[in-house]
Amino acid sequence: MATKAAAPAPDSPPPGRPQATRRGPRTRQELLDAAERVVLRDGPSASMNAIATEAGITKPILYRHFGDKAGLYVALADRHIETLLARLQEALTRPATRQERTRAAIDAWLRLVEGNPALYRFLVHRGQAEEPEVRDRVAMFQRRLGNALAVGIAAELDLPEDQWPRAQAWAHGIVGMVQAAGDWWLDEQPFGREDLTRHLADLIDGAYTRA
Amino acid sequence: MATKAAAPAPDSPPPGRPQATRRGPRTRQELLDAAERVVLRDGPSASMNAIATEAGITKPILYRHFGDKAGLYVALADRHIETLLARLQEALTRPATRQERTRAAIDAWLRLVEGNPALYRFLVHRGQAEEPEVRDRVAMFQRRLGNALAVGIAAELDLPEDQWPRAQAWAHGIVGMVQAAGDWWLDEQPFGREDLTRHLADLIDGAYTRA
DNA sequence: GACAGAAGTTACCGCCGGTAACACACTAGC
DNA sequence: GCTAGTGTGTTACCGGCGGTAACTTCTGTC
Repeated sequence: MATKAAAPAPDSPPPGRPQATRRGPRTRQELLDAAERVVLRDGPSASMNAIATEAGITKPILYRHFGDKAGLYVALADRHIETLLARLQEALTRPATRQERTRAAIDAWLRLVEGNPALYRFLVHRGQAEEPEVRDRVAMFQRRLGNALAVGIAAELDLPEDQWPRAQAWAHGIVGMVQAAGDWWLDEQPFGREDLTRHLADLIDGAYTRA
Repeated sequence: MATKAAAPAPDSPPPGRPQATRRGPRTRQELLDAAERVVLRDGPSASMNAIATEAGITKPILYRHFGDKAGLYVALADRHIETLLARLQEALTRPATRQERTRAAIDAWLRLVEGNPALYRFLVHRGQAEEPEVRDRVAMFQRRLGNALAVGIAAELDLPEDQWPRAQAWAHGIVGMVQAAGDWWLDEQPFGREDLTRHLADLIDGAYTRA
């Protein structure tokens, strides 16, 4: 009974949450918007106090809404991760040639990198501090992405089941490849996005061709 | 005069440091050993107090030796990064076939991943909290690695100068690829290290072959 | 109008990174 | 032998963090 309001709704809001929009002066969405503003401005080390101030409230409300800092960050990440994953899925299953699918998926990723670097760094990169919950969430996102890509590769190459581990290794490697190349490119910007897309697609196509 | 002993030796110890071993009861090396023990046990969120206790001393001594937490972590990382980088350089310039060099470099990396996962995570992965100094150091390590690999690729393929950006994109991508695949493999362990080495080398060789 | 309950506040806790100020050893010079 | 100086170590503190308890509105309902 000591922690009466400790576990009110750490993750139930997304599914149900009918009363949040009732007469509440501040919607969960508004809080997330404010949090995103601060995190994108101050980096992932933004304090809960700063976020609360930006939202025009005080700390305990944030904690009532999101449980703890990790909960807030996870909610923040989830808003974008799902849409990004959907966009990548669409690119990967688009009815087109294999090369075009590859290029479309890489381009979708790089568009996020280029369009909102701060958001990209928050979502994908290290930077979520040591919060293990958030780390796991981001790792899970990359893992899901890799697994989806592995299925696509196995289908693409018509691999027999005993070759699936190879497809998985490739898939998770390719995810990391695009990410790392995007990081480097974001810093150096030695050429346009289209060029990087083409270079990376070339690399992957080479592997496909030889497989 | 307020901070009389604030800037005694934040980074001068590595080069000179003749008096540290004079009659000092505790060597810088011993402190780093203790710090490494704690970090590898508790993760990168280990507190300075815990490290000091492990070393049998108290906090201010740590701060006199390393300046701040980032300085300690950088010193900790540097001990291993240089040797790892040298090992990779050796594999990349070894007199052998291109395939063998590729495999040797990947294998050197994966041996570290397999042999000491905690150290690997500390060195390469996210996890150094938000300390930007340490983040930069690790990023710089990967960047150096990618640049060295880019030179190797350009030489390997005899690329004209106007094609160097492509080699760079590939190099930084490949570094991320091996790292991400290694992460995934470390968690799932669906097959032996040699298999992963072979799969990744195949992917890269395919690109080479088609280039 | 009394009441349930959500929204919001102040004020606190323990811990963290980091620092100031002081105490002890040891060696050097007279 | 005594003092001065320097490096090693300590205790005790600071501001700020994440997180919580306890209290105060404010709002709508019967």
